[in-house]
Amino acid sequence: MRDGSQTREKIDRTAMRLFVEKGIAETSVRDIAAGAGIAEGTLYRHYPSKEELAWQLFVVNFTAIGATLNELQRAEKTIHAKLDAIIRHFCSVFERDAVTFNYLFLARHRHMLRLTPRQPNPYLVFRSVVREGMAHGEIPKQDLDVATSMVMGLILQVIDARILGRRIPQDVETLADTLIQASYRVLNI
Amino acid sequence: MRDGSQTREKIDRTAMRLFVEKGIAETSVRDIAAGAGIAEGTLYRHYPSKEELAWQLFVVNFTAIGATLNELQRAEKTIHAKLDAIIRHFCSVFERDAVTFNYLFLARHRHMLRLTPRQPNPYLVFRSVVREGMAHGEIPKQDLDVATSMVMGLILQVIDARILGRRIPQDVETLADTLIQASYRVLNI
DNA sequence: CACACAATAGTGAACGCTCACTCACTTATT
DNA sequence: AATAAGTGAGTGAGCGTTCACTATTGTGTG
Repeated sequence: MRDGSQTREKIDRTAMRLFVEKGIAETSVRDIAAGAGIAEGTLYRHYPSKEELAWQLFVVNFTAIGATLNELQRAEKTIHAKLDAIIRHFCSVFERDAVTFNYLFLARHRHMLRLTPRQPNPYLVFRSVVREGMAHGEIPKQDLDVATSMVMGLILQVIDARILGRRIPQDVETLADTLIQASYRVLNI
Repeated sequence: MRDGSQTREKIDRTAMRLFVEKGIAETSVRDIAAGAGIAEGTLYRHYPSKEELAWQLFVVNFTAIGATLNELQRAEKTIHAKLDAIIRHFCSVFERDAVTFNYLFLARHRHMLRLTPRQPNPYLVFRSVVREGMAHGEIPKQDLDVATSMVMGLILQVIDARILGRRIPQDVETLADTLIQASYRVLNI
């Protein structure tokens, strides 16, 4: 039998790029097929629907980042080191694969609620790091979800500003350091 | 001649609500007309197209908030007082009219680039407050857009968490205080 | 005060078009 | 020969928009 894995990858890459460029609803199956150099029907050999394609692109990449963040976090001992590691990884993912990052950012409201608590989830990794820090007395007691949201927010909004084309001139390394220091200050550590 | 202002308001409120609930592309003109209790054609007496309706809903509300923030900011002298005033207003707008806030949050990527620098803009108000603070030595020198993004991010993400249904238990007053203090710390003041 | 009028608001069936998706068929691989 | 991948014209549903028509209301005229 034939091997369709290359075709599938072409579909994934093209769809994600177009979804980011034009939006999910504004991208037609024809657009994706044309961009990937395949027939429309071929897409349906790999995904049962456009909606399922969008969902799979989200959940696979989102949980992959969540899983990596969790491993990185577990490998460190102090809250400082954990935060440092996961924020640095966040920045490097954005730099290495901006399209994927953009897509997760764009599709998050649409798909977030469909995630089960069991699936690895970047937000929950940050949350558990902050909770652990508070339990060990490394972070002053405060509302857990507010604190986590503030940290995630300051990171995401800077990345979003880059996406929107505002002048964020620094290279990723410097940016990561800035974001890490800012996170420490927000959490009061 | 007849007065269509009530109809227009019904269109605006219904469209904004449905856009937030289902997304812009996923909301049809039929949906809006049915929700507002009018005929489809009536919408076109008030807006030339669905796209223009979405744009007007964005630009009118976005610039209104921007203008108010700017007045509030100008009425204060210190950077602390300015930040306090605009963050507090941000929180109260969300509380008073969550649908509008949600819509602006949702539609921002789609419409942001169409705004001219002349139109009042919440982001630019925050930016000019931070810039002024750095010019007067109240805020340590740092990258302007990174600093502004971090402050906006920590605020928006907390509001976003509430939208997404995470447990953000506190009332708006307490929340505003927390966000203001966190902003001071991020900016190193 | 009655009446004609102009101007705008409101209507909803109809239109052309694009969409996601299907299916009978062909091609490639084991 | 069996199996899965790839094809693309075809389909019907749903979309945004139009337009000929009706309803309402303020204004000028006698």
